[in-house]
Amino acid sequence: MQGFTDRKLEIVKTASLLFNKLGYKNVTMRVLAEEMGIKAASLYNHIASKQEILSTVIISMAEQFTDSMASVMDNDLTPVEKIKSIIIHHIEITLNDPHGTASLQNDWMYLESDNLVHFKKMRKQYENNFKLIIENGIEVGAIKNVNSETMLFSILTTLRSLYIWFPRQEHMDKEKLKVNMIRILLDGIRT
Amino acid sequence: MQGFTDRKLEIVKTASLLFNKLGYKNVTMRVLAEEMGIKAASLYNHIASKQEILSTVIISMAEQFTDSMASVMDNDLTPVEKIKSIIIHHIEITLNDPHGTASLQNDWMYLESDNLVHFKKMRKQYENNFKLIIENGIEVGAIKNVNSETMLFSILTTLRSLYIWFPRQEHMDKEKLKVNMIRILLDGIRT
DNA sequence: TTGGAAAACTAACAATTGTTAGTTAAATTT
DNA sequence: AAATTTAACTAACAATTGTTAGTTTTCCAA
Repeated sequence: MQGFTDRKLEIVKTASLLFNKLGYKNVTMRVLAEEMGIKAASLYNHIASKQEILSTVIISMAEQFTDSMASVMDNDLTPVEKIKSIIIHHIEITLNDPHGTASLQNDWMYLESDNLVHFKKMRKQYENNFKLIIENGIEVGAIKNVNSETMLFSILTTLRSLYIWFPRQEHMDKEKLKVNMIRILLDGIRT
Repeated sequence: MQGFTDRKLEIVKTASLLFNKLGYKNVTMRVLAEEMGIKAASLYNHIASKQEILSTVIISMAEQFTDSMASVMDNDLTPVEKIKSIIIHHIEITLNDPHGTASLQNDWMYLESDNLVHFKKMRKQYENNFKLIIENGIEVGAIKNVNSETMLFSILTTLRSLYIWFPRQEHMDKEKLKVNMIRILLDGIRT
C-alpha cells in the first residue's frame, strides 16, 4: 500500500519533468514508461489514466498557491508587506518543485471537465485576492495610482515564469533571488 | 496564385486563433478544417503539413521581434531610451497579432528540427541583445546594480504575457498601455 | 517454503491522428 | 462556350494514441 503510493509519486514526478522538457503532447505513455524503465501498460498498475497524472501534478501545485495566498490574507500586514510575502511564497513553491510549476503554467489547458473548472476557479481567486491587496495599497497611498490589473499581471507573470530562468542562473541562491525580486518588482530597474 | 496565398494566410490565422483557444494538441486538422468550413483533406490544397502551419505562425512572429530588436540596436539612444523602445515595439507587435504571439509563447516547442533550431537561435539573440543594453545601463549608472538576468527576465516575461491579459482589459488603449508598462517596468509599483 | 499480493510483462483493441489518392465541382482564362 | 486551373470533396491509409485483458515474474509475510 505504501509501495503503491511511492511508485505513483515517482511516476507523477517523472511525468512533470517530461512535460517540462518535451511538452505535454509529446509525452506519450510509452515515452513516460521508458523513462521509468518499464512498459506502458505497467503504468496502469499505479495510475488510472494520463489525465490523472496531469491533474495530480497541476491541482496539487495550484492548491499550494491557493493555500499560500490564504495565509497571506489572514495575516495583519500592510499592503506592501503582503506583496513581499506573496513574492516570497511564490519563490518558495516554485523552487521547491520547478517541474510541477512548469506543468502548471504550460499544461493546465489539457485538464478535462471538473479538473479544469476547479483549476480555473482557484486561479481566478488567487488573482482576485492579489488585486484586492494592490488596490488597498493604492488607497492608502503605498502603491502608485496606476491601473491595478496592469501592475497585478506585471508582477504575477514575472513570478510565474521564474521556473524557466532561475535554474540556469549560476550565481544566485534562493535568498538572493527573493531580495532581488522584491526590489525589482516594487521599485523597478531604474536608479 | 494570389487566391492560393490568401487562403493559406486565412488558414494560418485561423490556426493561430485555435492554438490559442484550445492548445496546439487539440487543434487537429479536422477541427481546423471545420472552423474553416471545409473538410480536412481540402486544407492540403493550400498547405503542405500541420508543421508548416505552426512554423509559418511562429517563425514569422519571431522574425518580427528579431527585426524590432535590430532597429533598436541600430539607433543611437541611451540605455533607458532603448529599453523604452523595446517595450513599445513589443506592445505594437503583440497587439497587432495577439493570437500569433500566443502561439509563439505556447507552441514553439512543437516545432521540428530546423525550425526549432532557427527559433531558438533568434530567441537567444534577442535575449542577449536585451541583456547587453541592460548591462550598459548599469555601467553608465542609469540602471540599478542588480543581477542583470533577473531584470532582463522580469521585463521580458511581463511583455511576453501581455497577450493573455490585455484583451480582457476594458478601460485601456494601446497608448495608455505603453505609458503604464514603461512606468511600471522602469520604476516599479511602489510610491 | 509456500501463498498471495504487487508489479511487471505481452498482445491487442478501438479511436484518432496527419496525410494521400483519386474525383468532382467551381471559378477563371482563353 | 470551351478549356484549364483552383479548390472542394469522399474514401482510405498507416502510424500512433491511451487503454484493457490476461499472464508471468518478483517480493514479502506467514
